[in-house]
Amino acid sequence: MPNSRPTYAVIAKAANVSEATVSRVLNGDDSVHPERAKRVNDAVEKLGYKKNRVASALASGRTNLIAVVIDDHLSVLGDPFWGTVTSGVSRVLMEDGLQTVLMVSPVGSLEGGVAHYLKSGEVDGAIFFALHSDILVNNLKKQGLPLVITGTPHSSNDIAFVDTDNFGGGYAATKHLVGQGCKKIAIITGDIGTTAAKQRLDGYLQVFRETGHVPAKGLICEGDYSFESGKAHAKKLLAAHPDLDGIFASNDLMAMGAIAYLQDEGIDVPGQIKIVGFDDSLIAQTARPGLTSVRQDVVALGEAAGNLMIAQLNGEEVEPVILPTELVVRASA
Amino acid sequence: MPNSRPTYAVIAKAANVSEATVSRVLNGDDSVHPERAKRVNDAVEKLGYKKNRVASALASGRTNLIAVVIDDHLSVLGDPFWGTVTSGVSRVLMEDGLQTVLMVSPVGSLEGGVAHYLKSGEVDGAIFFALHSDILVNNLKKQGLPLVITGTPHSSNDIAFVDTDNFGGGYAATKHLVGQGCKKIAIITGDIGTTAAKQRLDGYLQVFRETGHVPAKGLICEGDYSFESGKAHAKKLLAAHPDLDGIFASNDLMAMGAIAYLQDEGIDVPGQIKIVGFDDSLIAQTARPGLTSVRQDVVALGEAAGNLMIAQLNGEEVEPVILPTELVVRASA
DNA sequence: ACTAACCGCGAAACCGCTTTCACGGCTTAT
DNA sequence: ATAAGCCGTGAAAGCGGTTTCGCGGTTAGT
Repeated sequence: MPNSRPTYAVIAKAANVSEATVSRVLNGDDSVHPERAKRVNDAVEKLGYKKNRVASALASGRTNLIAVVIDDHLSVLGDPFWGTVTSGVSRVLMEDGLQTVLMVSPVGSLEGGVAHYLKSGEVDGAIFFALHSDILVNNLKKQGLPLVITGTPHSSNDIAFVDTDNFGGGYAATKHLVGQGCKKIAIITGDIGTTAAKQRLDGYLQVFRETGHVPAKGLICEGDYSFESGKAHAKKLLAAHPDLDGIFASNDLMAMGAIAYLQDEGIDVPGQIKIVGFDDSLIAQTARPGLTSVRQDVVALGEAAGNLMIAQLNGEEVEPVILPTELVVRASA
Repeated sequence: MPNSRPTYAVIAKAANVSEATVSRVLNGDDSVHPERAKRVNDAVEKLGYKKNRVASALASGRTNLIAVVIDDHLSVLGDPFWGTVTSGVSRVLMEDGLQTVLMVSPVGSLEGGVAHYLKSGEVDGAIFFALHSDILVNNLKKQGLPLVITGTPHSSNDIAFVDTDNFGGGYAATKHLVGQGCKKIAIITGDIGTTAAKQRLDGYLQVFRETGHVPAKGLICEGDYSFESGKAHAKKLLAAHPDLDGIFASNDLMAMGAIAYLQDEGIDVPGQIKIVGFDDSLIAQTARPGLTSVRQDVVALGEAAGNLMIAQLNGEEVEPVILPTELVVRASA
């Protein structure tokens, strides 16, 4: 068996020190005499030693594993958004010697595989995506597990989270439509069970609060982030408000659905109705007409989540991170 | 410290058996007397025992961790394709008590973090995505690490892999264009360094082999799977071949790029030029005109990869899995 | 000069589970 | 009846690190 890797015993012998000293050197304990430390490092180098993370984890109680938990009501990872966030997280963690353990699973209850896994101390921390309920999270928090939530949590607990400035994005999108001369602007929100959808809606409403106008009730409709729902709501809106001249959709897919319906009806976009989406996804960039959309920096979101986790592991106090958005103006509005 | 979990010692005492027996029961060794086994199970139940996977891993040498390695030249996970595959993999593995460790990193060399991690036995197996070179894989294979590749490997080694029937898909797409009356059909391939691109091209060529016609050299252009490259190649093609009437693009994004260019030039799709994409992605479904595309079952791909891994861990001999494609006809061709 | 605090370092316990080994009690073959 | 073979089981030796504890030797304080 030539692939049996060396252990502390071997290194210790080669460097003529004790295993304890090897451990100290390898863990950056500076109380070791430089000369002996060098002997250890040389031996490590020469023998190609690599620490066994499992043994290390058992002895120290630190696994160097961070869970990324995706509440998969349906294939969230298929959404490029979450995939990108995940890849950002993973990259940041890896730089710190941490590995990302992916858990794609319907979560929510306090029981079941995922919950159990997280509670049993086999990961050093957990990052939650697309959270539908805070209950598991709060429970874990109580157990002292470092946690980061991607997206704003529902309850105002003191859990670290990162999010896009959804309010600001919604505000900017709506303001832009107003600036383009739109007089009657509807919003197609996302699943209102998500805080992001609520915040974007709130941004939309803020514009009207400022001007004193209140949008007619029927101008606010709740979609579910799908293409079809964008289409359906556009139809409904147009039937009820023939003089509609602007739509802010809470994501690009719904915006595209709306455009699809309007084009089918022979209505000119942006001539008659202007449309703004959210995400600045590939679909917005490649659509014709190009879709004006609120860009969020998805990679940065993932990196922020990873960094927040690392900070917590280092015992630092952390603040929520809210990333700015940027309105990308294209042909649709 | 109320969250200190019980250990074998506690269970053993409660069930009045030895730790060895506890271990046997928990690992499904049927040589334990049913009555004692029941005592153990009862104790486990009552005390809410959950095995410490880390300790278990150290003692047994099995980590129950499977790496998913993504050769990230640029944010592959942002492609919904790989995200979906990953989620399929993860789900299948989880059902077998295996966790997915994500490693998003530029790979290739035999050195570096990822390679080292994989070689040091800290995962029980590895599944590779979007592989650019077989060299690391072959090396790992030699070390006896169970491996699965998603996509056809370049060298014809005997490593387990899963893939879509790219050849069949390319053939079907091209054949469809012929069936629609196209006389001059170009192909925009993907990055020809990928086997998938090669196979799709080969399917395209096969159609001509059968009819005896050979497509003009200039009709085959190598893209890079991006929207821009689709646009650029459409322009080039049209300049060189004004009588072009069909394009098969190796993915939907390039197909959309091509359509974008053609529409900008006032060329009717599908009236003057018909277009077929590959993937049947969201973008194909929501585009206008709807994009005819070759669908591959991405979730199934992930599940197949996961199952192949599990089979190998069980010591079974495995065969490559090739999943069928299906042509989804929409308005563009 | 004498005690006290300190410093670098090794011995050994320990993390929690797995697995080998051997033993007592039985059954089966001779 | 005796040797040989099985079976279910517990004791104990790991797996490969980490960490506590205490020792011998300095350095500092009075």
